[in-house]
Amino acid sequence: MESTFGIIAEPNRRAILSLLAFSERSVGEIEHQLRMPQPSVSKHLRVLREAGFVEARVDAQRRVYRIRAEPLMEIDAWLVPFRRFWSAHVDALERHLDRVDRVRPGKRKKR
Amino acid sequence: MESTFGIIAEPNRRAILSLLAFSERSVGEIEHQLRMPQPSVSKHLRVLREAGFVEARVDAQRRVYRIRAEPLMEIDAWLVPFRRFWSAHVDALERHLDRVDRVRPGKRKKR
DNA sequence: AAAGTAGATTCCATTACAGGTATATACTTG
DNA sequence: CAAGTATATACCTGTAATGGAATCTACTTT
Repeated sequence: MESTFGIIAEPNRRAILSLLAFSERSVGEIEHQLRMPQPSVSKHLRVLREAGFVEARVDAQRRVYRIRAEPLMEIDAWLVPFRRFWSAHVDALERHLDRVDRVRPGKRKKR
Repeated sequence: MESTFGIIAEPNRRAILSLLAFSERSVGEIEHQLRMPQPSVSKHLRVLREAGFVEARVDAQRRVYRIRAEPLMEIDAWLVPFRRFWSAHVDALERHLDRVDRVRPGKRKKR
């Protein structure tokens, strides 16, 4: 059930990936930089590893994790058919990000 | 909670979006083309709408849904830092830098 | 106005998943 | 070998999200 897209639905996992995008890191480094409990880091890394987003290199007692491209490419590929909706006007993202940062104004979901 | 990324974790929702990438469609059209129960389609469309992925145009008793670009752009933007892992101009040097270019406070000694 | 059509909403049951805590494993150093 | 460090795993629990079925609302046609 955990598809490629399901994996990156989790904010802490995205944070880990974004951190690893800069450079590879050990579990402890991730733990400190993201300030999350070690078991949590290990569990997320396991999920990411089993889904192919990262791979680990063993260095004594530590494991150094790094990005693997393939699953991210899959997401990128899924996005392709949608690019035509914005390749024209790039600045709409800023407007969108502004909107979601505010507390959502009710879109008449309740009455 | 349901972030932009959480929304597209659901396979049926991705199917709906991919369908709408071709052209706008009514609920009934989505229902038949994807062969899913109508309440399910409506519920997913609601989630997509509230997250800004789609918007609806009213046409008598039917509602015609179409793609909105912004949330998809947000995903595309998140992917940017990872592109270097697979784009053509990534060469051996860049991969090498991934390993060594960290200048961190070294709190451990070398082996 | 009654019947028909399109879509939305509610309720319910199930399940999957993330967080927390405790513990286990593996390697290293004194 | 004992102690310490780094990471992984197991267990438990609460929550949130999904699917199904029934029902409701709105618009249209005759």
